Amino acid sequence: MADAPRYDDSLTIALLRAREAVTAQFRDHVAAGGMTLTQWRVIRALAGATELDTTTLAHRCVILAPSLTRIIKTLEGRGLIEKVPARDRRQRVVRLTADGEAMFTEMWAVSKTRYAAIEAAFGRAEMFDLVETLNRLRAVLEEDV
Amino acid sequence: MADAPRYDDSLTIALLRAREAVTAQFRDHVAAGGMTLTQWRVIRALAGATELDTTTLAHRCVILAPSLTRIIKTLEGRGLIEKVPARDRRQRVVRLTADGEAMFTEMWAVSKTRYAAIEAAFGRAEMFDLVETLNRLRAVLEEDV
DNA sequence: CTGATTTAATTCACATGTTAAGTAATTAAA
DNA sequence: TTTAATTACTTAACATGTGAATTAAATCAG
Repeated sequence: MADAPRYDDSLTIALLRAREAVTAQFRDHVAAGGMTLTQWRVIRALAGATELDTTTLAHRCVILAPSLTRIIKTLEGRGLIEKVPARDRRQRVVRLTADGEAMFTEMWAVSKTRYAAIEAAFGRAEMFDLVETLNRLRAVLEEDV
Repeated sequence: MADAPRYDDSLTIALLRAREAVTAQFRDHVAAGGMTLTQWRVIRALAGATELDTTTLAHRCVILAPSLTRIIKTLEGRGLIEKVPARDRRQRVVRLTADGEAMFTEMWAVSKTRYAAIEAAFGRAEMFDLVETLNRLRAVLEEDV
């Protein structure tokens, strides 16, 4: 206990707080669109691809399969995404509907400005470096340790 | 959409993935102790202080009040923490029981080695810098933007 | 001192995280 | 080709995240 790092300095807490601070920059306007941040990640991932299966989507959005099952149900119910028949019938493949595309376009305009504001406040190069460092940390941890 | 950064490069996703990778290093042994990572944060915060009220605890552990209410109930039920009478009777002040201290000591021994392994794999200086950078990002975002 | 305000927790309702178990479709093996 | 193993999801059960409403206690204004 004596050799515990100051709690506020721990990597896990720092990551948690930083993420909280960043997501806070987007939460309000995403909520204003009647969406959660998690749902928004799905919409955004689909906007960059014509269609995606659940496994790929789960990986890109960092959402576990059971959560994604529920989210897809919700978004489909709202008419923002739709199923696409897949060759492999075990898979669930989805894409944005026209409404979903419209929703993305509208929300992305705002998200972009928030993102730009963060870059401006923190520094473009610093932010780039941070993302690189985070990805390197992840790569290291997923390799060995 | 055309000017969206590659999804994998976004700061929010990088933070999410990095945190996932780091917590994965601790999840198993914390689960082996019959505890969740969130509950472990509470135990750990209490181990560094004689006693704490809910508000302070929530802030240090980055847990929202409703979640902490439930967690305190759970940990108290397991005999790991106990209530302490407070001057201000609106507050709920808690501390570790002897069992809680024992649990912390035992688990911390393992956590320490995991933490050391991460430091060794990623680099001590790099890790220190990363924590500093994350805290700076948070400070910037909480100030203006 | 009394009523209005503020503060600290709790409760509620719903979304998501997390693990384990279950189901249907595909692939591999005999 | 029929069975066994794998794969892709889904469902279930419980813990936590999240915002809004509620309750109780302390503080403040008059």
